[in-house]
Amino acid sequence: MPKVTITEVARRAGVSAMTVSRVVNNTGMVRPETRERILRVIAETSYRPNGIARSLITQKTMTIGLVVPDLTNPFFPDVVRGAEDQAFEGGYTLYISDIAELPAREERVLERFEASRVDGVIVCAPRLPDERLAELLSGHPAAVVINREAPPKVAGTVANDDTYGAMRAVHHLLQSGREHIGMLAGPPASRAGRLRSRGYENALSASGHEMKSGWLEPCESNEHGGYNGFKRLLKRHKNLQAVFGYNDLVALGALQAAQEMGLRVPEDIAIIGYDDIRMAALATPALTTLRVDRYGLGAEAFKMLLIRISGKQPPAVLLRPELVVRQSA
Amino acid sequence: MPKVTITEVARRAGVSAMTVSRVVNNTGMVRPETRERILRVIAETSYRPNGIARSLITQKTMTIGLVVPDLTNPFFPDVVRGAEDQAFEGGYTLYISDIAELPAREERVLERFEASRVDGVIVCAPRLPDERLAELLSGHPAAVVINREAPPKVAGTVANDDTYGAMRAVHHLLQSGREHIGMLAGPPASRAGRLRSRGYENALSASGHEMKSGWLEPCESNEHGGYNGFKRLLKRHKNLQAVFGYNDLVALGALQAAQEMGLRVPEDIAIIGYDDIRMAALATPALTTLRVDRYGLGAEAFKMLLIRISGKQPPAVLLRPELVVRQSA
DNA sequence: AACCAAAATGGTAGCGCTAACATCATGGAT
DNA sequence: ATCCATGATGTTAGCGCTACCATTTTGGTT
Repeated sequence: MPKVTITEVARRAGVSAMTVSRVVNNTGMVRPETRERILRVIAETSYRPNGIARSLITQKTMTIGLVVPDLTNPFFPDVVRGAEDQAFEGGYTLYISDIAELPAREERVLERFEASRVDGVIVCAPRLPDERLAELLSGHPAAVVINREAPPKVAGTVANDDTYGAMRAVHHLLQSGREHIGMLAGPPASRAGRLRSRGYENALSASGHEMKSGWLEPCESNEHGGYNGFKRLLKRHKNLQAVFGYNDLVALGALQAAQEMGLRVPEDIAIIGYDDIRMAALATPALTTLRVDRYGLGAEAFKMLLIRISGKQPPAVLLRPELVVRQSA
Repeated sequence: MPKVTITEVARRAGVSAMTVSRVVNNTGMVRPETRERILRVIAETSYRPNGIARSLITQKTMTIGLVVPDLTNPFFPDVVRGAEDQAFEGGYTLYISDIAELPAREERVLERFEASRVDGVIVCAPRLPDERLAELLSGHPAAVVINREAPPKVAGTVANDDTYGAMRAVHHLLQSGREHIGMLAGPPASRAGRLRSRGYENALSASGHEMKSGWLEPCESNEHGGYNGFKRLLKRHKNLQAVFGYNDLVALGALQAAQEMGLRVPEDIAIIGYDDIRMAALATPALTTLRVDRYGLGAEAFKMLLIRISGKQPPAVLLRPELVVRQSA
């Protein structure tokens, strides 16, 4: 059976479409008896207002597009959950798109969102180059990016405070008496890598340790990279007491290398990772690391989006990660 | 700046809106020069057809609603990916909703999808009671449920073949020479539990082992349940040689109990789980288990939905899980 | 040059709803 | 009885687009 329209409901209730509209949207005034009669007809016909038609005139769709690089990466479902909870509460529906790490798909998805006239978009860790990203975002009424910068006119930013996290890690190391601290800095091209390296340097210089070169070792962002990087670092500095890894995988690689070389962790070498992936807790010794507030990232991004939709431009939000102290440091 | 409309494009190109429409949708015939001129104007104005207005008249939104119980459960992102890949290819956009395991939210989401006039919905492992679910699904033009039955008029079904999987597990155990095989059957209310128990019974009776009572032990669906269930089972049957767990967590619990009691796995007791969660591969010994084709579940559900949208009612699809032989059996 | 099928374009209406205004009832104050 | 603020309802128009049909142009044929 075809869907019942507002006109049909109006006809059956013996009123005009406007009166039905007023009842459905709870706006304007309607005599209680009339309202009741209309509600009865609505129930009988199981009428559902056509959101499409409504959107056409109100110029609002109450939908938000959310782009995530990869839902099978356990980082992102938490972000989604944060956004989804906010959306649900605010009466918004989310178009979630998993682009499977493909920039081309990110592009297409953003275009489709535009055709769908979403009220705004949130892009999580965009994979597109700055320029193209800005271009695509500017087609939307409002936008927020997570863990990436964007021109303030085009999009707001919510990000993890990488610099703070790194400082926190290094402080912890210093407090436990280590002086000679190296960093496995990840790939030079990585934004997070740069920010975390900066935090590492800040923490050291703030506590009076002058930065000497050769303690910041670039590496691939996986276990292999950590494994090799650690060996290079140790070869260069026999007095190495602690290592801060670009991420948990790198730290785990370093851990493995240390153990193979007969070093005790944390007695001989302290190790700290970043991200708190599940494997971090499972390692032996369990990895001390920094936990990013993923849920908060999603929730804050959504809140900021609503503010931007209303025309304001709030400053960037930086969420501080939490140091999770386990056994490795 | 406000969005450019088709009328504005038409005006600038010196043609009627219809001609622009024909170019945009690639329908009907337009002289090459005219087409080019229009395309130029479209590019200049970065015109994006308003999908809302289009949907209102075509009565199609090219959107599909997808409901998942919990994206932070690693099972579901793979399902989503399967559906998303199909959707993307077919030009559809997905409304994905993570209901955080809340039936009330499932209800609300399904209603909102109806208001959005999605062309169809896929509900993954619905949390709603049969009757209410059927009611809500029947409001949609088409529907498919994953891992759950529904009236064929209301929704199609794509499911993992639990019975087959259980039979496969038990066969494997029998082939390796175990005769006295118990099952930790999970909660009695669980649909998967019942189907897997049936497969267990089928496999045993098919190979001439008569089913005696007391070998099918209900338990909670977590490690704790498996741990306690195993102890009860072993107390009752000293000759226990193998255990098939309702899911991996249960099997892992059993594994722990066995090891604590000094039993060697798999030498003294063979253990098989179900689901192949990440932890299964990480356990010592690594857990033999059944891997559900999660991606296939999502992909097949989407394909079936398209068929149902076209008015047909294809039979249910059962996807066979794969036995992943590791060390525990 | 007249003709005509096909190609190319335009006009009109309406999808289902609501913004904005117009109209009509109601009942207390005068 | 008259007035009018307020409450309650209806009318009109139009959001941006496309289905459907009407009209005009084009490039051969005769």
